[in-house]
Amino acid sequence: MALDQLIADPAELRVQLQGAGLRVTRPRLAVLANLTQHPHSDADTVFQRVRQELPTTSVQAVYGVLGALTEAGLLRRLEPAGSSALYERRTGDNHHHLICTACRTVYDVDCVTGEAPCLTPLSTQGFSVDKAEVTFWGICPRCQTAQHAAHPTSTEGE
Amino acid sequence: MALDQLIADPAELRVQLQGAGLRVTRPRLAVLANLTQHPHSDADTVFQRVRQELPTTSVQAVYGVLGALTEAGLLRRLEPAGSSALYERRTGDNHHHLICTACRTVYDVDCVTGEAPCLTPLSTQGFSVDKAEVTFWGICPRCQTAQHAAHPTSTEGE
DNA sequence: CTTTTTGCAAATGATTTGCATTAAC
DNA sequence: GTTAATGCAAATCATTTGCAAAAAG
Repeated sequence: MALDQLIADPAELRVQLQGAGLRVTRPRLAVLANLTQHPHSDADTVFQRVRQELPTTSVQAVYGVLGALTEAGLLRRLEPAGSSALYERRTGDNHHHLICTACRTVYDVDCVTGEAPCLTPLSTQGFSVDKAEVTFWGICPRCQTAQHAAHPTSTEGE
Repeated sequence: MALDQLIADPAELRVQLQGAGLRVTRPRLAVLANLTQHPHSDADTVFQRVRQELPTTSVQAVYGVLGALTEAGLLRRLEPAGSSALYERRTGDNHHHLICTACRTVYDVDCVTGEAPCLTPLSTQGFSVDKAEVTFWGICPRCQTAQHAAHPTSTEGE
């Protein structure tokens, strides 16, 4: 699932939207296609990019689209401490994140075991746990070499 | 360390502040004492409580105190998705959190193993990882029984 | 007496809301 | 033709910043 989702083919995106019971609109297609190429983008960055192909799109519309798609399960929203929310298309595969404290680049990390061990805390204290969020913070290779910490908006996966 | 920190004795708090190279002020003592009794409080809640014993304290002062103490390592700031930042006095023991999606209550969970396995993701991808944040989301016992969700603040779907 | 903190006001940034208009189905 | 989405403007919320006054060492 993690892989098929990453297809940016309009027809496929259309199917995904309809499958989620959502109407197919240009902004939604644009946002999905955009996040396929640039995962871990924040709302404003998505907006800046979407407006290039759809100049009439508003920021609020982008927020609306991101919210609707996240609620529908087509997007995953991550809210790393100290940043605005980021969105990605990989959902439902329990993967985690590795964020560079210097340049803020976000990398995906697969869960430590194939299963979802992260879902089971030591003591559940009577909770019914249904989701785990794991974020690793550190310094990425590039920032380790060059200590010129900047804030490039680039995002990389794997 | 996790335990000595939880002492609310003014003399002890004074020592901790001085040990961190910080001046001892009434607002700082009040904030520390407050978080001892009410861990996982947000800035405004701390402010509301502190103003009761120190009515002249401003919100900004509380933000300042929380920021300074966090930077000094006397407090830990957590920023759960969809909420404002929360603060607690337990620091440096790599414990994690279990948050009820219904009532937003935060519980502490000790790390799965005694060590800090959470600090080692599957592939480090060249990062030097120095911190891990693990948050479990679920429904607490009380909310499971009574389905009277106090704060229906759902953020993510899946 | 010097430096750090506080208090107050105003600013910022991310995100949401209300409502008329427009596009999907 | 209905209903759901969008565009636009204004509002909200958490948090930060600038500067003068007060408190700590």
